[in-house]
Amino acid sequence: MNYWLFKSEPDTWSWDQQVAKGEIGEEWGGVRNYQARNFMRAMEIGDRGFFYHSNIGKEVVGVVEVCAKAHPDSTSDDPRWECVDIRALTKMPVPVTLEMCKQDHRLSEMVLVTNSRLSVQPVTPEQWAVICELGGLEGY
DNA sequence: GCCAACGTTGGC
DNA sequence: GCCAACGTTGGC
Repeated sequence: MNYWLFKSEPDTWSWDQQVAKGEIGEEWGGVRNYQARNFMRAMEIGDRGFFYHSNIGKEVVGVVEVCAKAHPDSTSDDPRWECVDIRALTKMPVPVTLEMCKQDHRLSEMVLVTNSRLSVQPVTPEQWAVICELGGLEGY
């Protein structure tokens, strides 16, 4: 299983909206960046991801699961753009802020810290474990 | 609201 | 294929 991080401005699409979609989930449409798209193409059903609120909050607020492999993005007419579907699994008992990530030396290589602009990014198993620990989350 | 970092576009 | 111009993202 691989780990990822999905960024969204809560003004546009928030964790609460994601949770409201339930087990069906929702397509992660609207991504217009090749790097981010390529990561989505690499995703498998069952892969886990962090749901991160950019701009407002600037924190990891929950854990999601990939529930549909990459398919054409319904928000675009251009077949170049594809996206996966994700569904909410659980919220973080303690939101993990960007500040906390920056202060933890174990996360110094994390893409969230090194490239703040990439909206879909890979997370290593080690980084995954650290953030779960910081967020008080067990079993994910 | 500002601006640095980054990605994309398009003229040459 | 280079690179200047432009647009967007997102932290501060």
